[in-house]
Amino acid sequence: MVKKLTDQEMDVILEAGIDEFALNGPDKASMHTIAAKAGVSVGVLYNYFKNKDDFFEACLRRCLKVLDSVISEVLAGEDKILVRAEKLIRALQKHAKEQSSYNVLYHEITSGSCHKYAPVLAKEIESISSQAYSTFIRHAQEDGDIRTDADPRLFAFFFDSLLMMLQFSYSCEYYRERFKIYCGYDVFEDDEKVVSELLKFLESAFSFEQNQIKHRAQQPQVNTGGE
Amino acid sequence: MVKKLTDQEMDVILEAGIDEFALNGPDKASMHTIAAKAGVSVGVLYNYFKNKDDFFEACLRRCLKVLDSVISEVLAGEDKILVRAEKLIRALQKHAKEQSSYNVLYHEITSGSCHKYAPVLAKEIESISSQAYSTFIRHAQEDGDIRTDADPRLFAFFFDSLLMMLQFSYSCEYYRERFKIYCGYDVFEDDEKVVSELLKFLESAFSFEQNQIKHRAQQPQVNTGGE
Amino acid sequence: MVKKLTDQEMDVILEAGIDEFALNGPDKASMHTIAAKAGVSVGVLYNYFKNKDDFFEACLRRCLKVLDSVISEVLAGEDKILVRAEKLIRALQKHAKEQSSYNVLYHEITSGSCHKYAPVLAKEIESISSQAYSTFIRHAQEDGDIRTDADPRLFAFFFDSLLMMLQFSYSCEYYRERFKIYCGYDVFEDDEKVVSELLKFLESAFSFEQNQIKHRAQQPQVNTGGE
Amino acid sequence: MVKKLTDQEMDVILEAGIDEFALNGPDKASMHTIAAKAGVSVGVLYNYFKNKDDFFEACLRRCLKVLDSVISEVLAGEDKILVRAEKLIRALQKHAKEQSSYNVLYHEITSGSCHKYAPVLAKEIESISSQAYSTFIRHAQEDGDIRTDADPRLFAFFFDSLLMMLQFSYSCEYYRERFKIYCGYDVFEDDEKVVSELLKFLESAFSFEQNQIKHRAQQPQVNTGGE
DNA sequence: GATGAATGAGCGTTCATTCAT
DNA sequence: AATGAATGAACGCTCATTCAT
Repeated sequence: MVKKLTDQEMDVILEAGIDEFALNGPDKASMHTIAAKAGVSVGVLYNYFKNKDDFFEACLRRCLKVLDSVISEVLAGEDKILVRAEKLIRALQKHAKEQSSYNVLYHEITSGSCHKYAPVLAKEIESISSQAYSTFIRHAQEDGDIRTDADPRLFAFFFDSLLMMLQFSYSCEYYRERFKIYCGYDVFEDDEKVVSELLKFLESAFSFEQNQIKHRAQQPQVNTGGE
Repeated sequence: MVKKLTDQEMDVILEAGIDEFALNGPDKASMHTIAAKAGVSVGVLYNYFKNKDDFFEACLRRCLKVLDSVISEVLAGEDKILVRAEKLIRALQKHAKEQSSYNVLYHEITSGSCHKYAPVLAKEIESISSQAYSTFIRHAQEDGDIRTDADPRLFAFFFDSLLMMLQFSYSCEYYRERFKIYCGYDVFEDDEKVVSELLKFLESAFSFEQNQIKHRAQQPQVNTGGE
Repeated sequence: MVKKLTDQEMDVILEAGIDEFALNGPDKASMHTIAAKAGVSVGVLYNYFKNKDDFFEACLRRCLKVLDSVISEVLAGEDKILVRAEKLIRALQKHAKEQSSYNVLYHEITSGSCHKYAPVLAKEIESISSQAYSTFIRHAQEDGDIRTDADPRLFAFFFDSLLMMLQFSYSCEYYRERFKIYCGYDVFEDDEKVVSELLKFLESAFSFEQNQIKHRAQQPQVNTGGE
Repeated sequence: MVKKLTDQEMDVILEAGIDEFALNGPDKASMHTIAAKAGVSVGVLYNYFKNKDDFFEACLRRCLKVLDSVISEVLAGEDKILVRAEKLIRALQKHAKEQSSYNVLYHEITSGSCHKYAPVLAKEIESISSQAYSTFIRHAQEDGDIRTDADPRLFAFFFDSLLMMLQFSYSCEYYRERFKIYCGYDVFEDDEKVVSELLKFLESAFSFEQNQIKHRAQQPQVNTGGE
């Protein structure tokens, strides 16, 4: 596997792959079509990639790198947890609109037909965000910003789950329909509402429970009992 | 299309289909393999189903019927919202363990390769739960059990999103890995922890915000439904 | 191969076969369709016929028997050769219109795909007419009705060739088109013209050549010089 | 559809197709068998032809082009009608012997199983000869070479019918058997006899009827001579 | 004897992969 | 190194034939 193609040419090829894989799925996608889209011969694909699977993986990695950079950028700052959440949501909205194929491909690897890659890719993809989320949740707990009785890792998991589903709602046909059925309007129609409601949901989920508040406030006299 | 196969034999065929479709995805799954798994000849498949697509749809519907009954059973009762949530979580845990293929197939249709069915299936599948969830959230609001400043439909959407992701974590390889990465242990290892943490997350998300509480506390006599 | 079906029932089956074989050709014709058309189960076909080929042969024989009877009837009389020719032409016209499937099937066996049957069927089918035609040509020669310098067998062959092509023009799509192209109108449009022109052609073909006439008439005084 | 195969290699493929289609008919003929006969893989067939039908058509056209050139060559000259007839007969004899498959395929399209092509092909194939024959018959009439009371188009039709049947007798199994039955010997055995008898038949069929002769003789002053 | 569901060989066709140019 | 025509395994699907009922 020698390298003669410029990075630019390789970009064209990978983009063509991402496009075709997102459009038709990894199985129905055709190497000929991809080559044609990229303006190269099939031979080139096989000079640079062992086979279709290998090429698919390369396309995948490219998507993930981009997705990763989107998240990393947001997490770089030193914001409070809810600001972070808002930034993440807005970043995913933007990215999902501009490059939905990347998200479609991301979703593709979660499907059973990719069980070959599942473990290895999961590790590569999810490690960064999982660590980041757990960490900033723990920090927020330490800073007294959010409830302290939560398992940071599981809460990070829930947090990411909500973001993923939102992401898919913006880029995958099925999830977009699902959103419409649940909410009555297209997810693209009212970005702000999505942002505000999700933040409301998260803020509350992360906030001190009333009995915790009691504790904290050291005001045992006020009975704020849940029901 | 005549019926000679007993229901039992047809079950075997559909299960073989579900298994194979879950394992390889709708495209790579082979009708020959399915027939072999079911212990019948390919011809039988084509005596009872128009073509591969038609058969896939039949497998799908079987899965969805089961999933639906799982949810419907839980929703039949008159429980409070968090009891319902707990029952749902436990039901999905149980079902996901016993019949993971069903969930895998459900996940399959969310992938791009099924975009043929996406809109129609989404409607069929998600309508029931979306309506049920929205409705019991609204009722809970009216009963003063949960916050009143939430959009019931979006909150239903978030609620379902969390359940779906959990479901997939129990049944789809990728999501299971993801859970492990986020939480540090296999999702099957500690069902109770999952239940309790998710309930904690949900309870809090649904509960009155502190400022709402304050508000409420100042006007205990006022019925705070709807704001 | 036992016989339980009444002749009538068998007739229905054979007619269904003839219809389907004529419509789709022996290869594309389906045993199931034939059974359905005949209102019986496929099993019946295989109780009475070894296989598709065997059944096709039976259909064929039925057609040929009918075609044969049409010709035999005409040849039964003691007419002069041209009267016979006219009667034959008219009989074929009538038959071709009424039961074109029979002719289509007859044509089918002349095609290469039936080379299995060719020799045996040719003998069965063509023997009768060939002998009949040769014989009445020879008799006509002996009676001084037609030229004596013709080989009766070859002339019988030419005679039959013209009739066959006419027959096919009435019943086979391709030949019907061909007729239209040659003559400018549909063969069904002007039966009389066809009859009269073919008779003109035949009469002349069979008639004494001019030099024969000279010879026979021994009337050298008449100037018959062609050129 | 690019061209990498040399004309020679393509010839081999088409010949293999013609051979197989002639042997088994368009339906039973197998693309795999054809590929094997041609010494190429099935894939090649599908690189150069859309599908089986398309390939069959290509084989057909090849046959027709050759047949056409055989006839065109003969008709190019300025011969008298009977000389033309003789040349045609001899050309068809020669061609039928050398490339019988071509004729078999020609015959194939006349059969019902090709009714898809029938009208379009009929036009393509028969137009040329039909016009040529009609025209030279009309010219022969104007030149006083043949009878003037004949419809040139119908007579052209009869003329072609006789040639076609002869052609098929040389190349199609069934018709060859039929010839044997009618004439008592194989058509290949005595080409000369076939030529002379058919010419005798045609000459006479085209010649002035006796009553026309009489007529003509009574009006010697009228210049009816061609030359 | 009649049935028609089950069978499975074999079809037309596709497309990932190879390799001579 | 790039090409893209050739390859052929493997697919979805059909249908003549069988045989348990």
